[in-house]
Amino acid sequence: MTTSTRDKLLAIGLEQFSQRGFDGVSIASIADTLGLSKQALLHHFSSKEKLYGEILARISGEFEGRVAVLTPGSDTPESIAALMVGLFEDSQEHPQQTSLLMRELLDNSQRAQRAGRWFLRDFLAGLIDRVHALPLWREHPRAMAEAAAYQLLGAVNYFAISTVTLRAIFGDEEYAAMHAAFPGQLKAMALATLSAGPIMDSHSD
Amino acid sequence: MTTSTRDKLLAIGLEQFSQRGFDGVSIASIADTLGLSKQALLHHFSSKEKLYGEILARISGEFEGRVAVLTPGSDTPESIAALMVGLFEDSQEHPQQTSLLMRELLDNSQRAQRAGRWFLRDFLAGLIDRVHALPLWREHPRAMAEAAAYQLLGAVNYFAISTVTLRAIFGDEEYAAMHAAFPGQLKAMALATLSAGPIMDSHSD
DNA sequence: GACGCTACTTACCGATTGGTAAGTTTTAGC
DNA sequence: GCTAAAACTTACCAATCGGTAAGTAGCGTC
Repeated sequence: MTTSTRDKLLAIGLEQFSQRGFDGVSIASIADTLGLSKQALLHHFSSKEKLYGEILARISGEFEGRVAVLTPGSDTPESIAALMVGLFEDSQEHPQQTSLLMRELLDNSQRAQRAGRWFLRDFLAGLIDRVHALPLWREHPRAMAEAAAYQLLGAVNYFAISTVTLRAIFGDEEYAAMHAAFPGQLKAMALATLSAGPIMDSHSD
Repeated sequence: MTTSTRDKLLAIGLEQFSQRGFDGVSIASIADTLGLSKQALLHHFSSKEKLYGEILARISGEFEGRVAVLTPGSDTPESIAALMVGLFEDSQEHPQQTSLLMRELLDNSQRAQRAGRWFLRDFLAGLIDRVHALPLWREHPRAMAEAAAYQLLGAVNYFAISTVTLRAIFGDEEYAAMHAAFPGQLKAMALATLSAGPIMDSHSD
């Protein structure tokens, strides 16, 4: 039951970084939350960047671990739709991780690129492979599968980071109804999109 | 052709805030970019928050203005699909605005709530109204339309902020192909989802 | 040509930032 | 019960932060 100070620092760091971003959080604030001095944190992690990097590494590790489990070769619109619903539930269970990864996406020209860490790469490649392997999709350019997969991913992740805003706009009750409707709608959207196959329609210009 | 210093400060502020967030940018850095002193900025905007607030206000103003123009009462799956494609093109034309609004979504428990500014509210309400007014949708709970509309919105916005990451992962060429495929796929997804109607399927638990 | 207004500047401030240096307490091994 | 490493602390630092105060340069107005 006893969690090491190091792990506590990582947990609180995730909480605060996900809410306020890298620059919005001071290491003193993280240490303070545990009743420790700033230097106690620097004893465990030699710098703020190191702490942040380790939080990020853990997230991508967990994320890839969770995704890798999910039925790696079934390949039907239904199974991929179910996978998307699984990702949605995952994003609801780990909202802080979802937020932090979204921040990385926004900041990526800087930190992620410097670190050479593309946590999305393997996951994304795997997801797209599975979409592209579907009937109707495999004979079309991979870009079609990429676009469709990324759209579904966007639907999930955008909702996941909007909890506070949607609650504020709609109220708790309506938000709960929307949240309850979400997985069913997501499944339907994925199913409809994936079983219809890619569209060669170029937009008119 | 001559842009006022004030407008230049707003433009550069948008650029920098969208890339590094509110806390990641110092007012000195914005002023420096124009070859001005930090106090020159404070002469035009009495505080950092005021500058940021004005940037945000302009964005939401422009955003609402652009959206209001778009065919306010046609109400078919096709017209709403076209609207989504329009939003996509919009997000590509104004990537900085899209990024900044995404950051606001992540930070909202703090700044937006304090400012009482919910730029999404009216836009979202309008969009949902139009989805909910569609045949097959109107007799079902509004939450269904909310979920579907927000999913489509997520697909658009998530892609819009992923440019750098996707380019890095896939390379420029493959990204271009994905980008080209996006509006067609988006239209198909919107069309399939909206014309199928809401799904009452609750997820199994 | 004194006036006032706008657009700036230099000088300065206290607070906070991430990080270093040098101790001190706690824990574990033998 | 001595030792040594691990887990902290207090003290301190230079740099940067947002913001105030007090100018100054230019520019039109009467």
